[in-house]
Amino acid sequence: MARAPSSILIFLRQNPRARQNPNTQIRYHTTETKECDFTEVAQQICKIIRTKPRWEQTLPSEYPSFNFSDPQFFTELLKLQKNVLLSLRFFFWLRSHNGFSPDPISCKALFSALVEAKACNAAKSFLEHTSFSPEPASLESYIQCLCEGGYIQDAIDVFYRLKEAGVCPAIMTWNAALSGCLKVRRTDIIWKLYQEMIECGVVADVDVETVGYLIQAFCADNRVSEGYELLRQVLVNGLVPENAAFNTLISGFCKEKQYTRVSELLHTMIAKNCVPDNYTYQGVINWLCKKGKGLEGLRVFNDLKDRGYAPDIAMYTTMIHGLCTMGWLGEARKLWFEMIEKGYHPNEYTYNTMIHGFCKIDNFEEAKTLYKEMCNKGYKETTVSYNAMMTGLCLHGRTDEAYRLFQEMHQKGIVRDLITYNTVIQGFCKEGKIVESMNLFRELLAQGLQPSAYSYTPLIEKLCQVGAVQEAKGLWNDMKNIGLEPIVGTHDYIIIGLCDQGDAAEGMEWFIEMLNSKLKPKQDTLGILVECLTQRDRLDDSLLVLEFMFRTGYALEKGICHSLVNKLCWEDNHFVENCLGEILEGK
DNA sequence: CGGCGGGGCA
Repeated sequence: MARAPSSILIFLRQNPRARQNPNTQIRYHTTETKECDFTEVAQQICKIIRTKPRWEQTLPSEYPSFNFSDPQFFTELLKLQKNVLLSLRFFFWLRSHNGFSPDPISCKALFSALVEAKACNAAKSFLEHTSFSPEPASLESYIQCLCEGGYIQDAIDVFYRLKEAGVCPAIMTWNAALSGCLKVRRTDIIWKLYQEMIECGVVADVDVETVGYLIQAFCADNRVSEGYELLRQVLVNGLVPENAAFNTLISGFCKEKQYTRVSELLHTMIAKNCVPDNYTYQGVINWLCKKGKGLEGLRVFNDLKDRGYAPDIAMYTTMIHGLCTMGWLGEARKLWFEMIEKGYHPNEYTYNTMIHGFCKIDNFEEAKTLYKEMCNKGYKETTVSYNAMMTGLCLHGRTDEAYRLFQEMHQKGIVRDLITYNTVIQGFCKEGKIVESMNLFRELLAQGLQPSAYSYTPLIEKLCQVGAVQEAKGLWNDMKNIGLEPIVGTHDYIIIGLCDQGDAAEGMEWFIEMLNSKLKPKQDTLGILVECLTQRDRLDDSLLVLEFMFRTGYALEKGICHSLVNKLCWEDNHFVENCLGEILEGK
């Protein structure tokens, strides 16, 4: 049996406070001069450092004969002392006293204990303040510990340390790192790590967990389809990722309005016996609501409740949002209170959803009350909360108020994003304030924001309406030049604008262009085009358009029909018969 | 592990 340092016993005897402890008293009486094992001494030290906050002063360096240098002693202490941070403190104290020089065994035991206790900072500081160099297996655990604590950069450093030592970590360690990166939204590091995985050949060990993280990383980077592709590949290979992968894809596709994919994913889940969880149900309800089947969403939601399942805050928020979209504010409000009753307090999402709901039905009183409540609860005003109010205001012809908020955002330093600009541009256009709209549009570009097709459309529409077709065409070209596809209906505005100016020839060109692009002009647009062509005596073209209209199932307004027939009769009776005959046959 | 909010032709 190893010899215990007798000095500790002297210390205990001389320290009255320590002696009040029954255990120490026993030691005092029975082991004063005898030998005792490390366990006993470690027990005593353990108790002291646990119960005496200022033990550093009562375990003074005046006892130079302390000899704790035997690795067994510290290892013993570590086993007994459940609070590893206290052990670390004792370790550092020991080191600065009595010539205690940390031995590798103690160091390893302490480091492992710190890592096991997920004490990232303590482990980091331990490595920094000692010359201890853990072996690869310890470093792998350390990586996992760092990742869980969110210290990704430190974890990556350790990865490179291992790499330099020629060690390729196990798949578990890689997975921990991938998971950690996801948590702090560092997908850039994920892809770098994945590259490393390929290089060191560990990809052969990739498991469902890895696949799940990679799929989530794709989704986080808005590369949902690539994530889906990966899922399909691993399914072929017989691997079924965990629900999280499916759920993330469902939510990603829901955002992209790829509802067919959502449906496919749900079918796959069923086929693979994946039991739906909170996230799946939330995704399903969201999917149903977003594709206009809010009623079905509500049924799923109510079924869940009937089955004794308690929806959580996100599910409530999704359902409230769905009901608001359907205009069922009363039902939405009922769920709001039900949710609160069940102990879920509205979060930022819930507030914004409900506020937006009230704005949409022109109930700004209620919206503003909720807005204030949200601020009072400590939720910050955000781009989203402002946008919600502003879209509501613009929707109800209160663009000036919206614009005041737009300026307020700037004063408060809240970022104005593309949606903010598009909303106000659209609002101004709707009220015919084209100059203001154009100014905002230029400001949008000046801010370095990438405009979307929806930034251009209201401007093009309004410019055409006020006869500024050339300017509209200029915007159209700008839009095409930066690779944006015009949204449905934009061609129509230009055709109508051209016809309004009597430019039937160019109107016809745009019509042909639409046909070539497989786009379908609106009925009214074509009516106007026919009328314009007729007035300009371009009867062949009129009939061409007319033929398209009949083929599409469109009707021609009586007045326009009359003037066309009149014109045709005036020109050449026989020709009319032929053409109309052909058109009717074609029908 | 994660999900929920603001826009968008008629």
